[in-house]
Order: sequence, then structure tokens, then C-alpha cells
Amino acid sequence: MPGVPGQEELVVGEATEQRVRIADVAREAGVSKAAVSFAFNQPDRLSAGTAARIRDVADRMGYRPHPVARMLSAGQTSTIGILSPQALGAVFANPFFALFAEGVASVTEERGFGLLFISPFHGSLATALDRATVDGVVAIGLDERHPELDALRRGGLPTVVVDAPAWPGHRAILVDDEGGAREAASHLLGLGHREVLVLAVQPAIDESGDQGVSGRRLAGYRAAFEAAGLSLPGSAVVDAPATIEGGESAFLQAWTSGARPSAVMCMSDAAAAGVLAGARRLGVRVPEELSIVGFDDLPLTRFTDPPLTTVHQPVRRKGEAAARMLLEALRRPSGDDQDHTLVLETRLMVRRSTAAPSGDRCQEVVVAR
Amino acid sequence: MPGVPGQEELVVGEATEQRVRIADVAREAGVSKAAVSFAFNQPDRLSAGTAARIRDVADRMGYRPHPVARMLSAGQTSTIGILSPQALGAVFANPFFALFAEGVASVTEERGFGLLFISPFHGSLATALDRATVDGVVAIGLDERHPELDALRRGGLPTVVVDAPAWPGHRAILVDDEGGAREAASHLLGLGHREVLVLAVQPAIDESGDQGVSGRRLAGYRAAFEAAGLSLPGSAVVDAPATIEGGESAFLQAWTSGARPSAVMCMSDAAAAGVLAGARRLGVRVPEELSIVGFDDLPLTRFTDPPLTTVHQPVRRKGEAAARMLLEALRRPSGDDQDHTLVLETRLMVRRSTAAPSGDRCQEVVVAR
DNA sequence: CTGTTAGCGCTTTCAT
DNA sequence: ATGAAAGCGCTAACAG
Repeated sequence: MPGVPGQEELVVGEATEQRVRIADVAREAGVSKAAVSFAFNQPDRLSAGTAARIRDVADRMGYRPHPVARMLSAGQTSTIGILSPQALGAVFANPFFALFAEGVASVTEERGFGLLFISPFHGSLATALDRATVDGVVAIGLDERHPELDALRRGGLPTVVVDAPAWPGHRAILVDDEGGAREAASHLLGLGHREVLVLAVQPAIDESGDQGVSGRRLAGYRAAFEAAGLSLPGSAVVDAPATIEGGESAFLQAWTSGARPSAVMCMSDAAAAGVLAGARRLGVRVPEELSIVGFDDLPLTRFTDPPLTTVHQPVRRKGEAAARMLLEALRRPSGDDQDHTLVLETRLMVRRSTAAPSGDRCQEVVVAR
Repeated sequence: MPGVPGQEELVVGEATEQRVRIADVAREAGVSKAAVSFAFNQPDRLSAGTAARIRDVADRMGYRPHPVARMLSAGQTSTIGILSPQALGAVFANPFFALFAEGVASVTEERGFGLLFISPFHGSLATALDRATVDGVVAIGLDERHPELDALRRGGLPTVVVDAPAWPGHRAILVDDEGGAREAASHLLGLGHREVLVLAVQPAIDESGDQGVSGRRLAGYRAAFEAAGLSLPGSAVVDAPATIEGGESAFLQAWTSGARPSAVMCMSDAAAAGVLAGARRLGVRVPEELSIVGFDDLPLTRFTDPPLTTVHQPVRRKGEAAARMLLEALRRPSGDDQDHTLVLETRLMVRRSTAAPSGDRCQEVVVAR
């Protein structure tokens, strides 16, 4: 290997390797750095022979353009971020999120974008955002009243918010939470249920009015009750984390406290699966003695026993749509001040975890009155 | 807002914002760029008052250090990559992977590292790696004979390989695949099963010998059979993707082709869940008429009906260990030439998807002989 | 068609 | 305690 300049280190073993830079290749090939760059990025601007020779030399030397340097001069990272206020551990443990990420990933990947997960750094999303080398972010799980939402807005990074309304000049994706919830409650009411327990998704912040996913879904449940001339007492609503364990323990606790609903409406399938597990543990048969409705329609609903009646929302498509919107925004940087909002549909999937309340139940109710 | 230099654009609406650079802050605060940098990174080197003032000005101007520029001069990205040969869509759809990622993420996050997902770009992992701005990677799903493994080795990026042996100077994490598989097979043999179907995980490449996860597990199954004086015919082994659908269709196809195993050994829980679904569809009762054993022990095994007997492997801890090893390697850049390999244990979890073959079955077997 | 050169934005050494 | 200036490695406008 002749002609090695004195500056370079001679590599004998594995270690002490020096990264090959563009200048090294240029020198070795007897051309300028620019030529090397062109050989990779705009081969047409070089004579075919030269281009080939340069790439050959580069190959032999094991040259790979430094990705960070490339980002810096290109002025873009070709990476988008998925932002969530939860710790990553919790994020990946959540099958809803996995499905959403699947959607996002499928489009970013196809377009050659990298995917970076952004979660609070030392408790701060703003800090995490500052350190993130992304061209834009898809934000999920951020309630419209999340304290760090401002940081995002100020950040000036192109953003698509999922499950929260857009702010001016930005984009958002929503689903018809209220409609789906209303359908679920109507279904239950139609079957004859009157004593219902609601498992709300644990709100990161307390919500006034019907803001946030939880608020919108609750509003839907309520609307159905009102339409039937009934009302859903606040005492029938309890919070539960959107996890199997969370659903199970919330249900068991309610039951232990004496609640005897004939049906449970959950704002997440994970929680619903937990209720199912809890019911099994208590020896309560589903759906004969207890009806359960979930929300999301994750793949797991088809493997529970019985298969779960739930409100479908197109989670994967939501991810795809969010990614596409963001990529679109990157291409046309804030062309107008309009905020683009896409609302996706929801619909009830009736499976086998719901049925009319048992005769006993009905009687009980009658007696109780 | 006086004193705005002519060069800057006056911002009226939302758009046309110009990113605030360090030089802008320096000018506004009447100090040098270095001072601004110090104010953020080494405040001790500035008088307390100056530092505070600078940060104040920076705040007011909405200055945020450019992360890419910072990476370039720092010479490190503070990001690690999770590398997988699958498309990201498939990756997130796989609950095994989610659990693994959960482990990796929990430690990278705690140490302030970003997490980037790396998957083949235009079919090439090498290309994807070239574009990835990471300090190191955790590679999973790469069989030791994967064609692009060389690219990784050559890349010179600190790497921890999961489920494949380390190469010199690198690190690896393995689990006792063979031992776990042997336990599973012994369990079945002990119950009296003789006609067994194996659902191997679809090998990305054809494997000779007992290489790869699939090879090691198969070797374990075989060892148990041999220890019992029996043998596992090659015809009893079929490939199936490690997904619910994959398991279901492979099982149905085998059944349709006339196979009548009394037990199925799956190399993944996902496939096992699929077999469960397929059996239900065929009206075959589990475990009375068919025993099923999975592999991995994912959370979902506890919600199948019946709960799945499976080989546990510490997936989450595997992720944590991989991340920790990698971070360690980053701290001490290839201190020695030894390759560090960590082998984690596996163990059989007997739940309710396995039982002794039914009397009918035994008779059938007898008749068949 | 090819080479020179000026950035990209920040960090950090070295002089003041 | 503070500032000037030299990189980090690459891209692309601009000469030749």
C-alpha cells in the first residue's frame, strides 16, 4: 500500500483506525474535494471515467461521507421525530403506539426519512426538542392543554399534532372520538344496560370541559345517555391508565368498592383487556354477567376471550396520514396560514364481549328501584 | 425593539422567520460568539453576571443552539441506532420487538441518548447505515450469516449484536435458545406426545448447521428427542413468519395437508397465538386435542385462551443489556480485542396450552403404527 | 469538465 | 475573564 502520506496512521490491528475523509480520497485520486463530492452526488458533472475512478478509489479506501457534516451543509436532516410526552419505555409498551408508529414508519421509510423518537429529557420536552436533529415532528399524546405545547409552537419546527386541534398555520389529525363513544354507549343502552362504569384514560392533566381525547369520548358517552333520557353520573367515571394492568386494577377496585355495573365502557382496548382479566379472576362471566366495550380496535381484540366489542379508529392510517402531512409541510414550508386538519372516522365493531344484561341483573335493577 | 441590524428580516406575521444564530445573540449581547457558547456549556468560565445576561438575551431572542452543528463540532451525536433488517412497518408490528425496544429505550433515555431506528434503505442496510447519525448501533434480527453483516463490521461503528455471536473486538448478547427449546420439547415428550409439528421462524437466509436463532432452537428440540431415543423428522418442521397470521396459516396448511400432530412447538409466541386461532377455527380443542408451546413469553401469552405454555426469555432485559453494553463500548472505545458476550437464560413457563394427548389420540397413534 | 473557495453553526484552544 | 480564529467534514456557487 504505497503512497501513504506521513500524516496518516498505519493500521496494523483493528483499532486506531482513522476515519477516511473526503480530502483523503481527493488526494489519493488526484482530484479536488469537490470532484469527490460530485462523484457521489452529481456524477453527471464529471466525465464518466473520472467519476468511476473516484468512486473506485473511495470504495477501496472505505470512504463514507460523514452524515452529520452532510446534514449541516445540506441544511436538513432527512429525519423526522415522533414526539411523545411519555417515557419511551411506556411508549413501546403501548400497543396503540406501536400501531401508530407502524403507520408513521411505513411512509417515512418509503420516502427515505429516518425516524427518531423524542421523549422528555430530564422531564422536559423542550430540552429534548432542542437536541433533536429532525426536520419536523409528529406529536402524539399531547393534549391541547399540555404545558409544553408552547415550547413546540415556539420551536418553529414543522409539526403535525395528533389527537389535538391544530394551531394557526399548523396541521393536525383527529378522529371522531365523540361519535365513536356515542355509538358505543348507544349500543349498550340499546341492549338494556343502565348501570354502566366508564374507565377513562388517565389524563396527564386535569381537563375542564370536553378537551382532550378523554373529554371528547366522555362527551360522546354522555350524549348517548342524554339522547335516551338518562344521564351518566360522574361517580360512574373512574380514571385508569391505558394499560392492561391499569384496567384490571381500576375495575377490581371499583368492584370491591361495591360497584356492580352490568357493563364497562373503556377508553382503550388495553384497559378493556384488563377488565376482561379482572372479570375472569372474579368469576364474572363475559358477556353473560358483564358487557365490556373497548376503544381503538387494536389487533389484540381478536385474541381476547371473548373477542372484544370496541370502537374502531384507523390507528395505522392515522400514523400514515400524520407522516404524509408532515412530509408535505416540509416540502411546502408554511405556504399559507390556514391550518389543515384531517378528521378520520370511527365506528363500532360489535364482537362478543357485549350482550343484553342477564335476567338476574334486570331483576336486581328492578328491585333496586 | 431597537437596534435591529439591517441584515435581519423584520418579522410581522408568522412566516419568514429567520433562525437566530449564535452570532446574533453575541451581537445583541455585545459579546463574542465564544462567550455565548460558554454561557451555555461552561458558565464557570464567565463572570456570573455576564453569563446570566447572555442567557437572558438568548432566551429573549429565542436562541437554540443548532443541534446538527453541535454534533459536528462535538464529534458525537448522542444518539444510538436500533438496526434491523426488516422494514420498520414489520418491526413495530412485532410485539417481540416492541418489548426489546422498550428495554433499549429505557436505558438510552435515562442516559440522555436519542434513539434512531435504522432499516434498509432501498433494500440496503449498508446505505441506511451510511446515512445514520448515530454513535453506535444495537443490531437485532441479523443472523450471523446475514449478507450485510460485513457492511456493519466494516462500518467501524461500535456495535452490539443481539442473537448472533460477536465478532472479534465486538459485543454480543445471546440467550440460551437451545436449552429453552430442549426444555419445551422435553415437557411435551414427558406428557406423552410423539407426533409433533415444529413451526420454525422464517429464516431470512437458508441456514446450514445450527446457525441462527432458528437453528439453535431446532437443535434444542432435536436434542430432547434424541435424549428420549426418538428423532424429529425433517418433515415435521415447517417455516412460518413470526406473526399471528403466519402461524395460523402455516398450521392450517399443515393440517389441511393431512398432518395430525398432537402438539405444535412454535419458535415464537406470535405464531403460537396464530396456531391457537387456527385450532379454534378448526374446532380443535386446546389443550385437550392439541398442545401448543410458544417461545419468548410475551405479555400477550397471558391473555390468550388458554394461557400459553412457552419458553421465557428476558426480552426486555436483553434490550437493556444491549444498550448498556453499547454505551459502555462508547465510553471505552474498543479498549481490548476481546469480544464480550453475554448469554441470558431461558426457562419453560408451563401454563395451560399443554396437556397429555387425549386417549383417542394415543389410540390413533397405536393404530397408525 | 474540473478545481478553488466560501460557507453551514457551533465548540474550544490559545492568546490577550 | 474575554475574544479571535481554527477547525469539524461536507456541499455547491463560482471561476477557470
